[in-house]
Amino acid sequence: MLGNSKKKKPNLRDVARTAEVSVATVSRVLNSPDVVNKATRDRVEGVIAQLGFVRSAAARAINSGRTRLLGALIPTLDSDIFSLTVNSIEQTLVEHGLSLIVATTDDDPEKEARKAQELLDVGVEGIFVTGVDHSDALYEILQRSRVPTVAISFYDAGYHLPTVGYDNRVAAEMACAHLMELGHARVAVVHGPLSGNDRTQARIDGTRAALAGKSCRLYETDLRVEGGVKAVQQIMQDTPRCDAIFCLSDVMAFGVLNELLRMGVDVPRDLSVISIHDLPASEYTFPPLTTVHLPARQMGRKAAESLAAWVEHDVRPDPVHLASRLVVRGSTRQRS
Amino acid sequence: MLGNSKKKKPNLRDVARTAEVSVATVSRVLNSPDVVNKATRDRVEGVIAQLGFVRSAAARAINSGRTRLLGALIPTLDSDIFSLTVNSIEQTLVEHGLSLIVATTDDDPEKEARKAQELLDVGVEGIFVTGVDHSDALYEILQRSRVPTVAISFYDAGYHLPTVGYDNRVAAEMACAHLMELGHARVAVVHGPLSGNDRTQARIDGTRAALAGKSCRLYETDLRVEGGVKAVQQIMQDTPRCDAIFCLSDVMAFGVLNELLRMGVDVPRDLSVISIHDLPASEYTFPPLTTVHLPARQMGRKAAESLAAWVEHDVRPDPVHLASRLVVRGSTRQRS
DNA sequence: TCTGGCTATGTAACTAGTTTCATGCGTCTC
DNA sequence: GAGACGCATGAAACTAGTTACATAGCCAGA
Repeated sequence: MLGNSKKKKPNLRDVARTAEVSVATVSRVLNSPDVVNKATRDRVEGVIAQLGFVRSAAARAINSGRTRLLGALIPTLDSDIFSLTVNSIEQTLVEHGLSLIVATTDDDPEKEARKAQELLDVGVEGIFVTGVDHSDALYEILQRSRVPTVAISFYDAGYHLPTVGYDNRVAAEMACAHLMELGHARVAVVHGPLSGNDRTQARIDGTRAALAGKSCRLYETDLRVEGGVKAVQQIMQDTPRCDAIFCLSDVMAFGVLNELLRMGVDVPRDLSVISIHDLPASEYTFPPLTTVHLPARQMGRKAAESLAAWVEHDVRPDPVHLASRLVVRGSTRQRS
Repeated sequence: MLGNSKKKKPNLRDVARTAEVSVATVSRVLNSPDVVNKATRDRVEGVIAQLGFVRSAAARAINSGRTRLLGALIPTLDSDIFSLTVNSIEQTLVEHGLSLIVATTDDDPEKEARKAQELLDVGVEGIFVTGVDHSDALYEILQRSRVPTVAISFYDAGYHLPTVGYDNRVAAEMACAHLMELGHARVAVVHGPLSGNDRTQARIDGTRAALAGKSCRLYETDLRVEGGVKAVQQIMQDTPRCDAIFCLSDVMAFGVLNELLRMGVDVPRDLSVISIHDLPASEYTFPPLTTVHLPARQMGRKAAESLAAWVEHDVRPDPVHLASRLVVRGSTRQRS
């Protein structure tokens, strides 16, 4: 039944012929019905319904020069880290009559460039990229196509593309400052893969600067809950006397918290745990997670508005800085 | 710099004129370079690079009759529930040279129908819908446009669209059977909103059938971690003597587990907790969550392959049933 | 009655590519 | 030396819409 008819789709000329009007009149019925005589309009609409005519998006696009499509190059949707932002981008774009194509890159610069080209091939009018560290191939593709592009998840006013995001370095510094206030001196830092991830790198830089002089050891793991679990196992083996674990993303902190619980380590009595992101679930961990809030949803909205304005009105947006803030909950405590 | 040039984009005719060849030759350079004389080809490619020519996706689409776009109508990307599947759909579609437009519906049938129309307006060749319960408006739009559509997250061989998913009812029954084996008799069932959510309804039906005769009380809450927290508070007030909590989705189970921990209720000694979904994090909760595994990633892959085949080769796919299976971990225990 | 203006509609050009068919020209074969 | 073939290329038709411009018909006002 559905979608199985063999004969080819009717076009606007077929409708015109059947309704015994010109193609212009059919087009008018579709686009400005009020200028068409009621009787004619009704007849044309009848034929449209009868033939099951659907106008070709491509043909409309070729005339308007608009596809109303934007593309997003996102590392992955496999965790809440980006899906919240994508969700918010999509919801905002709808308000502007724009649609969103998602393309995942797995933080692989080559894959990213390839997907960027694919996005352009299907005709996107604008692109969101994640972060500010990309392959030359990507920059070249963007340059050549002249497609409006904004970079998200990273604020850098000096970047050659408009950025909409937070200062990842400052976020890390805020977390570290909190740990130092509480008297922590031996911090294990759990972070995701560095390759192709400028957000992580910026956070590590901030951590290094803020923790200068203190004992601080880095543990690279997967940017997943499981990664946090594995990191804790490693930490307890290497640095049993550490007094705080700083996760560069909540996702890993979830694993850290649960693994510590399993091991019988009391958080925050024996060990403070702090993180960056503040995902919706972070308020409800045990104990509730102290973390630096990154406004992911708001970022999605702002980024979508910026790119929509650029695409629609040809105004290159200014970079947008979204403030992060420390949210103190139950997973950190004064060192005794 | 990027994306700011005022003068209009060069088209294929501009390239032809500058390179002193016909439009046909330029088109050949683009599509079948091997039939063009090397010298001519080089010259044309030089002009293309020099003018920064990018071919119009719309114009190509109008000729090929293909947009290579698919659309997905998804309740939300705000949690891992659907983002894993979407991620997997996108990754699979790339292998077929197709791109994915995401459209979120918030489980609102009207919004869903509206977004479906928008997807068709931008020219998608196929659509994924979530579940099998939709508005008449949606069915009418799909019928009229004759666009291939598959329904995911729900297996129903008798549905008028091909479904790719699991049997939600059976999944609930499996969880309940496990609880009964363990000797549980007073079960609190925590579920998300019913309106517009056939997956939840099917799970409740399965639960009712499997738990017939036992004491079983339903708690409707938000389909989020926070929802689980609130549900526990309600349960402890209403039914302090219940011996098991069955969450119809892991997301709520995360909140349930943490809130019980906070209250000092020992899981699984005092209370068993079981759920449905088996998200990546479920293996690492405290205690590890016993849950019915739903193969979300595999579903994404299968669904993408089915729809890709339909769109590319005009073969209507058969429904695909993905088996769910109980994964017993630490959150359930024999009633003593 | 003539002119002006309005409404409704049609003709044809236009968007930016792809593709079919035709042709010019050089080379190979008999 | 003539027909055959193949390569490289061009002219023009074609995809499916939108839209500028033209015009026919009608009514009102001078």
